[in-house]
Amino acid sequence: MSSATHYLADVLKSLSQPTRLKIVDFLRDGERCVCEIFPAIDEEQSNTSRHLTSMQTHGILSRRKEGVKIYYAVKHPEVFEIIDRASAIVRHEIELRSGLINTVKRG
Amino acid sequence: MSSATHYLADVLKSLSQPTRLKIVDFLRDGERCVCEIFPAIDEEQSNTSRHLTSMQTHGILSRRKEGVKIYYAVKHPEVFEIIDRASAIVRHEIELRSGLINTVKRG
DNA sequence: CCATTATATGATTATATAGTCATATAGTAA
DNA sequence: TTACTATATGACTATATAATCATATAATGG
Repeated sequence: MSSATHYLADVLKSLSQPTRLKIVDFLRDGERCVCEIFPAIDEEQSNTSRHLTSMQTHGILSRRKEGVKIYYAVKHPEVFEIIDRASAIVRHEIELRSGLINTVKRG
Repeated sequence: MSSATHYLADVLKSLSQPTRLKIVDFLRDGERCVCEIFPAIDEEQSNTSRHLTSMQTHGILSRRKEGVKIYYAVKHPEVFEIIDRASAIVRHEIELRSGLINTVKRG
């Protein structure tokens, strides 16, 4: 299998986990340090750090050191486009399924 | 954690695996039956069937029965937009990293 | 130097996932 | 009915992942 497909899968995998989605969503307004991120998303510091490190490794987040603090930011605007389009799919599916339920209810 | 975030993660997870990416890519031209899909992507019939079932369950693929054959198709155009944007991220990252290598090489 | 704060990581555990093989099911045709 | 083709699934294995706890590392202030 092509390694390009694997890289692509890795990028998408970075965005396909609830804790990581919460992080990315919290970073919509710009860069934040770890000490702001983990309380905001209500996850442990260590768990948050692991996800941040992993996303930075996969090229999703940038990382900037300032004194003792580490600031992370979403590196590519496409990240938000991807999440917005996936959200659209979720919305469409919810509509389709509720429509189906109503159809069944109406007999 | 909100269940919406979980649904979103599930949709993205459906697109974050090499075998599933190969399937979706093969379906760019429209619907195909399982018997066309698994030889095209060079995977076992049973493994292919599992991924197809899973993607259909998550609302990524539609499914149509015609006699003994089952035809699958990508259900939402956003799927391709997501993959194309993730591909753009991969391209940008490759450029950034090769640029970094060249900078280091040049000293 | 010492204490404090911010971040990362080793070790571990529980769970999820991908893939395989064998087999079941269902439609079709002879 | 029998044989054949297409698809799905049970049982299993190997691997990956997420989360937690404890601890290490690094920067800063006193």
